[in-house]
Amino acid sequence: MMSTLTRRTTQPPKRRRRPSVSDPTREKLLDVAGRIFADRGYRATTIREISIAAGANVAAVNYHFGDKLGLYTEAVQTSLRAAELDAIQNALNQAAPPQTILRAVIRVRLHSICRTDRPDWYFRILAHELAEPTPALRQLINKVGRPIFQRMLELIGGMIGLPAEDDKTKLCAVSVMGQILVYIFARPLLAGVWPDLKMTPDQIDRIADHIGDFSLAYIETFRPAALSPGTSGTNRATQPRQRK
Amino acid sequence: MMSTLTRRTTQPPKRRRRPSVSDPTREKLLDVAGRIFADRGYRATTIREISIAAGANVAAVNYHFGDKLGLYTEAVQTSLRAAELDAIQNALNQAAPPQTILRAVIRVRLHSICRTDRPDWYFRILAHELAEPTPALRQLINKVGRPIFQRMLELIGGMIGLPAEDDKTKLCAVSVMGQILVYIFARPLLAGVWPDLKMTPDQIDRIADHIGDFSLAYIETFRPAALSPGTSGTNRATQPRQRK
DNA sequence: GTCGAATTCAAACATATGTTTTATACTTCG
DNA sequence: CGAAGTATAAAACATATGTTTGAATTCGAC
Repeated sequence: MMSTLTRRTTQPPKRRRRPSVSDPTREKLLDVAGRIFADRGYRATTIREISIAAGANVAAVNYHFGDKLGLYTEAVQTSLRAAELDAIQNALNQAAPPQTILRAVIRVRLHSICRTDRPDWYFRILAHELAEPTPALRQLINKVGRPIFQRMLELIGGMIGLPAEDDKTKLCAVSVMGQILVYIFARPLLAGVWPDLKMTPDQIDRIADHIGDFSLAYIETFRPAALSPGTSGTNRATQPRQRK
Repeated sequence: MMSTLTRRTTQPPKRRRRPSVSDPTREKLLDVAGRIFADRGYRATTIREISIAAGANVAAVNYHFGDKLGLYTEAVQTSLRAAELDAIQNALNQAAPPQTILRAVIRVRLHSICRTDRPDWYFRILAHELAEPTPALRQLINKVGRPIFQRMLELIGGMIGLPAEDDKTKLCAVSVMGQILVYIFARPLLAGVWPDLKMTPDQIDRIADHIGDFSLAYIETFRPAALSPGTSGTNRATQPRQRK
C-alpha cells in the first residue's frame, strides 16, 4: 500500500542527536530484554512483557530497535561484550601447566551457571537457541563458541601430543565440553533423576573437580612417561586401550 | 455466559463407540503431530500445520484430543511406548561384562540420533522440553530418564565399587550421559565449531568408541587390581588422583 | 521563551492461532 | 429405510502479539 520509499515506519533517525550520552530507556530496554530473553527464549518472550518490565511504552521497542528481532540481536551482541568471556579466556591463556588450565576452565564455566546476574547469559540464551535457532545463533557460535573451542583444542592437543585438527583432539574437547554443558542444558532432567543435587558454589566445585579428574584420567593416558610430579600413577601406554 | 454444566464444547464423548477399531484420522493426527512437535517443539507448532499435514480439518484436533496440549501429551505418551527404550534397556540388561554393557549403551544412544524415523523422538522432544518445559516433561523424565539413569547408576556403581546412591557414582553417570547428550542437544553448536563432523553411522561408531574409552579410563581407575585381561595398565590407587 | 526535532504515549491495526459453533455427511443398528 | 449418535468441514470467534499511527510531551539550541 505504501511506496517502497516510504517504508520507514517508526524507525528512529539511525543516528541520534547525542550518541555520546546513551539513551536511558534504550539502555533499560536492552538490560531487561537480556534477562527475559535468556529466561524464556526469543519466541516465548513478548515485547509487551519487556516494555512493562522496563517501564517503557510498547512502541519504544520498535522505535529504538526497529522490531523485536532487532532488539534481540542487539541484546545478544551487547551481552557478548560482557565479562564472562574474559574469565574463560583468561583461564585458557594463563601461564600454568595444562592440567591446571583445564581444571580452571571447567570451574569457571560451571560456576557461570549458578549466577543469576548477567554473565551466564551466554549459556542460557544458547540453550534456547539450540532448540529454536534464530539468526543470532551464528553470531553466538562465531564470536564465542569457535574461539573457545579452538583454544581448548590447542590445550588438549598439547596434552595428548596431537595437532589441534586431529579428530581425537576434537573428540576429547567435546567430551570435556559435554560433561560441562549437561549441567547447563539438562538441568531439569538432572533435577528429575538426581533430586538431591543442589547447585551450591561448594557443590559446583566438587563437580568441577570430578570432571577434571574424569577427563584427565583419559587425557594423561597419552603421555609416554609421567611428567607431572604430584599426580598418582599414570599409564605407560602411548595409546589408550584399543577398542576391540 | 454459559452455565457451568454446558461447558463441554467440541469434546468427543470421551469413550468412542468402537474403541477396538482405531480412528484413522485420530491415528494420522497422532502420527503427524509426533513428527512436527519433535521438530519444532510445542509452542512453535500450530495445530493448523498438523491438521493440514494430516489431511484433516482444523477442528479435528480439538474434537479428538480436546485441545492442543491434549494432542501433545497423547503424542508424547504414544511415542514413549515406541521401541527405542527397549533397545537401551536391552543393552543395559544383557549379561556381559559391565564394560561391554556400558559401551553398548553409549552406542545405542548415539545411534538413535542419526535416524530420521521415530525412535529418536524422545531425545528431540526432550531437547525442546528442556528449553521450554510443558507438563509432558515430568512424564518424559519419570518414564524414561529415571529408569535408565537408575540402571546406569547400578552399572557404574558396580564397576567402581560404590553404591548407586553415592555421589561419585552419580557424577560418573552424568559424565557419561553428558558426553552423549552433547551430540544430541548441541548439534548446531558442534556443526559450528567442528564443521567437518559428519554424523554417518561409521563416524558415530567412532564417537561411541571414544566415549567408551574416555569414560572407562577413569572408571577403571577405581579397580584395586587389574581384573580385565586385555586392557592396558591401570592405576593401583583405590581413589583416583586427589584434587589439590 | 520559542522553535524544531527527538522521544514517549495511548490507541488502533493486522495477523496468527487456539478454540468454538453450526451445519452437513456418515455409520451403525433397529 | 430411518433414527441416533458420530465424524468432518467451513466459518466464525476470541485472544495474543508484533507493529504502526498520530498526537502529546520533552529536550536542546537559538
